[in-house]
Amino acid sequence: MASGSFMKMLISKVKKKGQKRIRQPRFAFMTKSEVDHLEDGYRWRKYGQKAVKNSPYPRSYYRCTNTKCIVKKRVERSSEDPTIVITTYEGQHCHHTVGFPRGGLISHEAAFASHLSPSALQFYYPGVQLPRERSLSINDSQVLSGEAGKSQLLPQASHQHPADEGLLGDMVSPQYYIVDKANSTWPTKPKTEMIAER
DNA sequence: CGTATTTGACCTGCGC
DNA sequence: GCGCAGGTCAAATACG
Repeated sequence: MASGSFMKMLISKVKKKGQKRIRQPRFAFMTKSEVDHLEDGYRWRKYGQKAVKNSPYPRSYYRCTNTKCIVKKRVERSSEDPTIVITTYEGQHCHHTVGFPRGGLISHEAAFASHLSPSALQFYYPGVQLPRERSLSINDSQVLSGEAGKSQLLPQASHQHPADEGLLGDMVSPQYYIVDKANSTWPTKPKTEMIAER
């Protein structure tokens, strides 16, 4: 009988009942990389993939494998430049990285999260220790602030002010970064761009 | 055998 | 109210 989907619907409705959608703070990184799945010290489980309207490339949805951790991550390839991968983190890790490598071989995402705001690193990557040279290699002047950096790198970022992001903006405003990851190592000339999201 | 990925169906929010 | 697009679920499948 066709009760399978019906039960699914019921369960889903019950689950959602009375729940308010809490929007998590988000960080989006534009990373120049050949591979979609970038190592960032955490283990991710893929839970979905969807084709998106403005891009011929599918968007992948990942979730942290740690059951206590509700962090989600979206990975999509730029339609403009297929070598650019847009990674969007949502939520905060409540645990340390899995097998965090000594010597500071950590992800570019975490590194950028650190330099964009000192508190942001603690916020998003509680267990991460940044190699000093790397965080220092990027000048604050290259990090565009929310008001100054209203860039038009992404079409959807040019309109729609974050009116309803007040709650988030209180903690961390959504941001985009571009990481120029040339030869699987850090760029000698870090190119950092932030664009307002939504 | 346990864990991760794939994939289609389903749900929700939003714009028209 | 309807349709579209984005996001999530979960069974099936693949892989180590």
